[in-house]
Amino acid sequence: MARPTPLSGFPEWLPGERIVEQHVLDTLRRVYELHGFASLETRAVEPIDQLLRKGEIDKEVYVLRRLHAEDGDAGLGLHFDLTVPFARYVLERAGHLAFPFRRYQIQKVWRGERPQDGRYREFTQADIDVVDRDTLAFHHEVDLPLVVLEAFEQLPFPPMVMHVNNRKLAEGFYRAVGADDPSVVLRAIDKLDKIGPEKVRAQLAETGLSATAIDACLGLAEITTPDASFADRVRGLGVRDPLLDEGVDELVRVLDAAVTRAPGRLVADLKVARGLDYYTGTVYETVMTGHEDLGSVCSGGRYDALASDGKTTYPGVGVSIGVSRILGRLLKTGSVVSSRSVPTAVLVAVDDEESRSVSDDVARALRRRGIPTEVAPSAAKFGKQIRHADRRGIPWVWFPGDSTVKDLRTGGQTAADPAAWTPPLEDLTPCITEEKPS
RNA sequence: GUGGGUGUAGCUCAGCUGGUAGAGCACCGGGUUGUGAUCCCGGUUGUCGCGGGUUCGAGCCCCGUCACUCACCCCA
Repeated sequence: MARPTPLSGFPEWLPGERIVEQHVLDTLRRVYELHGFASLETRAVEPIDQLLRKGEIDKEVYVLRRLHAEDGDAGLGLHFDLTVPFARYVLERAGHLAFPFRRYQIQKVWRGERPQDGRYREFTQADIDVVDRDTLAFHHEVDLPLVVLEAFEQLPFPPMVMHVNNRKLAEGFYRAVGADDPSVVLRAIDKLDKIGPEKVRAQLAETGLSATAIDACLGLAEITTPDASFADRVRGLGVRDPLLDEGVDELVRVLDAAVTRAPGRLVADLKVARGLDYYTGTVYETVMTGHEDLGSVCSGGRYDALASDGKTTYPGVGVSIGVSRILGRLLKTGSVVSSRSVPTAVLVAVDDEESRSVSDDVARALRRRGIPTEVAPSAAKFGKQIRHADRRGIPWVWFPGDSTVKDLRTGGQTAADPAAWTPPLEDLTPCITEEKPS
């Protein structure tokens, strides 16, 4: 059989890269649970009409079909994100859930788009959401971004900066200056970074917005501050509207909290739009310093009615971390590496095949005390056995003949008792480190 | 879905106006007779993406196709 080639858009990591990914996922899980979020996993498929409910109709949903199906598909598609399945789950299980309900969910999602740098067809998202019944207290919009920023601080990533805006602020402002459909303005403003102010101006002009109104909208979009001072600049534009004021107040609360709890990691950025139209309050977008070209690696926002059964609505706020997007870039550039490609902390050498059981006994004694240990695959020359460990980044090699253990980093070798010897704590698991670009 | 670029060794890539394929790294062996990484010596590595065409002759030119990749769209 000819050697298969990788499938574009369906990333698969090497063992050492997978260790990095697992470290990231473990850390996210730990921080999320530290904040009381419950873990949830939903099925991979949803009814297609549910999947298309959220946004435009042309979404690239993968449809599920039995190979021998005689009459088309089963009406099921692979989920496109984790928010829609979660909303469905909440509606289905509302009677069994306690509100406000905080959950995290780390799963693969699928999108049938053209793959590109940082864009995959199968990728991992790590979501947290808080949902409540009927009403959702505003403070969750303040708390949620701080949770993911806290997680990022514990990971070997470049600094993450979250850009935050508020839909009420934007919509109130756009309406006040005469825009009938604020979402059209929003969508145009969203392209500011990509196509520049002149083209955005031209697009807005086509919607019939007056020149002074366009100036005001572009003026608003220019505002970016690391604290609540954006509010003064918004007022300076001279636009008055109750919804605008409400949005400003909310965003001020987010920034005030961030200034003390995540300094330098969150900015008010009034051009942040977010394509999806179900957001109703705070919206978040996050860029990785030095990798701004990747786009947002973590985004979300407040939604008032993503889930509703007609009688009860479930407002929520959530953010989603693009784990694959972050890792794809950092692994490819070598910005983050694992100290080894296997979990093994100790390789026990084998003197000769007749005495392999001696090595097995040593390994067993070490494992019993929680030290990940493997036994050399063959009784090759010691040089080869050491190389076996070295290539994998295994830090220690045990020689049962004279009961010594060698530190491959220093070359030092000392006598040791399999029943008592323990490597330094930091050697027990692979070490994940951020490599500064040289 | 639309448009551009690229497919040569495990990896990164050379390959002249068409004349039957190369480098570095990696890998294997030896120097070092059972203690790695350095150094020295030696060695292996290819349906030149696939199919067709032009030609005495194609890695190179032409057509098709597939894959990868970048941009648009959209988004993690």
